[in-house]
Amino acid sequence: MRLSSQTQSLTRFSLPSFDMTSGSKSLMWFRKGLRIHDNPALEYAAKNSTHVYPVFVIDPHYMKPDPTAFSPGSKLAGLNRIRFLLESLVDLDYNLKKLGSRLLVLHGEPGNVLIRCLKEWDIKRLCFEYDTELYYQALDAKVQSYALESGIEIFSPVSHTLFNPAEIIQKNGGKPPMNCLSFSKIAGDPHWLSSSLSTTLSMIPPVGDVGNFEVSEVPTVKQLGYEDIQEEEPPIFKGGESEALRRLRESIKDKEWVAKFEKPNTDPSAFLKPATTMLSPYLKFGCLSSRYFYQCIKEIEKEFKNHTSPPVSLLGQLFWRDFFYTAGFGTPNFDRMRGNKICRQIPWNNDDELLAAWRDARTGFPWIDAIMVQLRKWGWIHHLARHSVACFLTRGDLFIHWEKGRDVFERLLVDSDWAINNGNWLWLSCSSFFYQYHRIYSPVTFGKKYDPTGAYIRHFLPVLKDMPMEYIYEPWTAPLIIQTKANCIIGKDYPKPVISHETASKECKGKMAAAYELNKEKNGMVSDEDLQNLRTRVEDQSQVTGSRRLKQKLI
DNA sequence: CCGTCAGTTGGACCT
DNA sequence: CAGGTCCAACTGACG
Repeated sequence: MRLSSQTQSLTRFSLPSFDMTSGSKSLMWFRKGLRIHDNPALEYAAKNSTHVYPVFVIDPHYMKPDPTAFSPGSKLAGLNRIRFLLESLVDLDYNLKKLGSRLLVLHGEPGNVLIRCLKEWDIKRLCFEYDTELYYQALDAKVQSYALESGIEIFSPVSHTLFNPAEIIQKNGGKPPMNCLSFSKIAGDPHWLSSSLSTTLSMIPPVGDVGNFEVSEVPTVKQLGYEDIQEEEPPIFKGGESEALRRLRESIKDKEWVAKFEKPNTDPSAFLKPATTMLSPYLKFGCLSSRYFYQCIKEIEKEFKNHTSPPVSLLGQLFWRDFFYTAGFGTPNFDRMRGNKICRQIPWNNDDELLAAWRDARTGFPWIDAIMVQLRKWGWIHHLARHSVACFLTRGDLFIHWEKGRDVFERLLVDSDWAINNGNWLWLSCSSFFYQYHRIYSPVTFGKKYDPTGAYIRHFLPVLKDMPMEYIYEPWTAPLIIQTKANCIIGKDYPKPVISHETASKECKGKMAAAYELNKEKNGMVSDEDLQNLRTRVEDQSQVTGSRRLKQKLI
């Protein structure tokens, strides 16, 4: 199958005519997009080249063990995700070998390594998937500038997302759409919808001479310097395209389930038979093409007259992904509060002990703690469980800066995705997109709504198995003997909640209302001094200034 | 007469 | 579910 010409027109660079006579070496640079199916960059590299060098560069900064981190892993990534990435690379190598090629694993700073490759291997054409993420924007600019001045052709198609974020922003008058509905209206149907995506490649030209480059196999976790960690249970995700496609087939087997899917009705506490597809880690690394996933769902929806639709349907989930990618691409300082125009400026607390309690699953709320236990164990939690713990941290009882919570997620989640993670933290901390700060999603509310039997909590904290319901949702009422038992088994202090919901709610309301005023006044851009003033003003409860409307209501 | 600005209103938004 | 916030569209005073 051929990709449509439209897909290829997505490249940001003009394509010089190709000289077949001199022999042509292409370099396929893998970063995300760790797959063979629907991989326009790889397909383009394979076309008319005499040799293709499929390269992945392992950045020690990302992969090297960091013993000072709060969980096993590197400075930037938890071990779960590192392992997932390595497995994905092994699978990619395997799939490339079936097509007569192989994966060349190199080590070092990716930009420098790439430029050395282009030079030493006399590469004429560089292919890689376009990436909207800040990190890759900077990295790619460096590599591209070398390639351009050396006359190397660059092919960099958008294939990680359904739509091209830049195009969406342009269609929307230069700004990313700020809600899901307007996003889908502007996006419309993806242009490749009716064309057939390339799902198979018959062969890839052989790898050329690698000279005196040190090319390695995909390293094991152990070779990277990680101790063999005794796992009670095997990791729940196995990385790689093969596993991704297997899971995709598995989860869309029940066609009615696909057609009737409604995200808000899925149960975050379902763990034996998960309530969602759990394909997010595969989409994150591009082991699974979101466009191929889209087409599969679309096919099934055709068979049902009244299937669900975005934003709650399964397709809707892919729209949310693109929505956040677009917002992240079009918003300067998207991953920070300061200097971020769409982010409400709030004088967050800076209590490292409270943050650590949340991060280490010892808040005293079993629902919250059970979720955090799972996050550390599996590296994955249900979307609604993410809501619970994010709302808890930023608004419920702790009121800690969303950037801190974001950092913990970014490290621990196998599917941690820069745009989606930051977008959701902005959302749930009421800093952007959504602003109903008064609606405190307390662990009590969430526990009751989503886990009426307490099964989820009991599964992850087995000590609670025989505990009466009220002790699960209100642990501070538990008799000392049960508390002690829980402490012994979990090995942590199981404290009383720090602040009652009522107090937290009031405090939250005061801060958010003050932040609203400040944001209006300063048009979203505030100085450190402004924040400091706001903080002192808010902390002095007697002088809390509510919003104008709030004041009017009081009068 | 018209353009500007400040203030009001009502509908849409909500993973 | 309900309701705080946002954003168009509107209103009206002013020069």
